[in-house]
Amino acid sequence: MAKKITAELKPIEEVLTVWDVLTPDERQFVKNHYTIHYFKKNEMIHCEGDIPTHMMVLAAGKVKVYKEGVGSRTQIIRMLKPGENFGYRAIIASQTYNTNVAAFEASTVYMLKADIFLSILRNNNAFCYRFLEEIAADLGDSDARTVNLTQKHIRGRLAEALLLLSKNYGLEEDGATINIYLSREDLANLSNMTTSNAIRTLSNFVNEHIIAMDGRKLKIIDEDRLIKISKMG
Amino acid sequence: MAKKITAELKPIEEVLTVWDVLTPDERQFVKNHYTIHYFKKNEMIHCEGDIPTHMMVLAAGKVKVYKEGVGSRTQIIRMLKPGENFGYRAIIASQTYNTNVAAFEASTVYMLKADIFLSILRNNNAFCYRFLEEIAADLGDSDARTVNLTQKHIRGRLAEALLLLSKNYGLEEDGATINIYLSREDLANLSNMTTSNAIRTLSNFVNEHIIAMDGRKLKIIDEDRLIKISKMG
DNA sequence: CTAAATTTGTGCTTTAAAACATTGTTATCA
DNA sequence: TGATAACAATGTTTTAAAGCACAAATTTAG
Repeated sequence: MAKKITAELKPIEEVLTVWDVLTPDERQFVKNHYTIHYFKKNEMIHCEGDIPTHMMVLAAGKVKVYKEGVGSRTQIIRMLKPGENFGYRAIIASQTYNTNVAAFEASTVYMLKADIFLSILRNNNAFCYRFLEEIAADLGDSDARTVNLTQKHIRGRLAEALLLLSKNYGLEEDGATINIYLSREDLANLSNMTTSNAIRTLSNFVNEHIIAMDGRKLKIIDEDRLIKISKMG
Repeated sequence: MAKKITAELKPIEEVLTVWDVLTPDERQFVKNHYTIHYFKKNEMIHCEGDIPTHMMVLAAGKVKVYKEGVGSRTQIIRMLKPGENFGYRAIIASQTYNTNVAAFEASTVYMLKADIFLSILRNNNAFCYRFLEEIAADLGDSDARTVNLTQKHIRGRLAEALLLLSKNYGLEEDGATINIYLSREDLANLSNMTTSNAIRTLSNFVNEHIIAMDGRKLKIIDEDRLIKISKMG
């Protein structure tokens, strides 16, 4: 299949969801200062512990936000799709990054230097409020996720992860295949389980006709069942 | 010992940490509209699913923020001390509350109607930014907590909870006793374990001379040990 | 195009933590 | 005051999930 060409890349005014609240001056300011960065598959975008330098927007591709825990076990915290902002939490909280971000697939990122980002945040109230809204929603998600990951059983966690993926990245033309291809390991890291258990549980789901698999291609056959499993474990 | 008297209650200008960024007009506005509410021990302040009506500030006492998960198992998400704001995330995210909040001990809460809170947020950039900072820090904590609760073993989780409590509520005059008295159940709900296991693990810590117990009174004897246990589980 | 490396799939074993059961202890209150 | 309930402590059993080992399949690299 043909690789996507650069020409398809959306310009910053279409990618940046907060563009509409910027003043004409600010728009020009952003346009003059943002930079474009390309990341290859599996390349790191930033590391836990690094000092944050840029507010970032995913322009194209898919990236994972994750933490390394005990014994370098990985927990995927969030997965981003184009148009989503990241890397700004640490800037605002005056902290170092508390997560790693890496590209799942070849990705393009627009970056805006921290001081420029901060100067707009401090001058444009609507801009600031938008980020407040965004992070307020993220905090709700994070707390919900904590409880899901700690209390649900393996099947429930995996079911939830599959639903989350399909909600976040959507389905392919067939209306069933989840529009992201993850390794079993990533799926495990998303659902807080070992790779073996992710594989095993996926197989069980296939046997129960809840999903269908073809390599990394995952099809949701019986969404209701999946929802039910994710609700009670 | 004598109960604290109402006269000791700090006025809103001392409790509200964002007071300094308010304009004289806004200060008057807040003073004219905030209300004071008293909650008894164990009384609910708000419930998961409720529509948020007020931004709240804990003026006195201690409260827990928690979620009911699978099979009504409880997970304490956060514990607040005087001066901390709560109940505003749902307002900003235009959602219902996604947590329950209840008083650990007799507590006093200052409340500001949502529309008033929002009108200040939308007009005072510094005010808005302060909340952005606050919630950015909370999100970092929440993600860190997710990993701790999912990856650490029982001893590590309990050690972490004890350290968190002592950091949050401080120590009594003896320089060792944690300045909050929790039931074993609350301690378990904070550390994602069953009550039995919280009790068992506390006993083990006592036997290993890491802590000392006298009923609900918990003394940290060997903080270094506790830190080490919390780090590796 | 083969060889090495990674990823996937399965069965078996071990273990951490939950579930259960029981008893002692401390508040609560009619 | 004794009755009742809530809380704390501990031992025993069960179970979910991790850990391990190894084979098969797929990718990647030389």
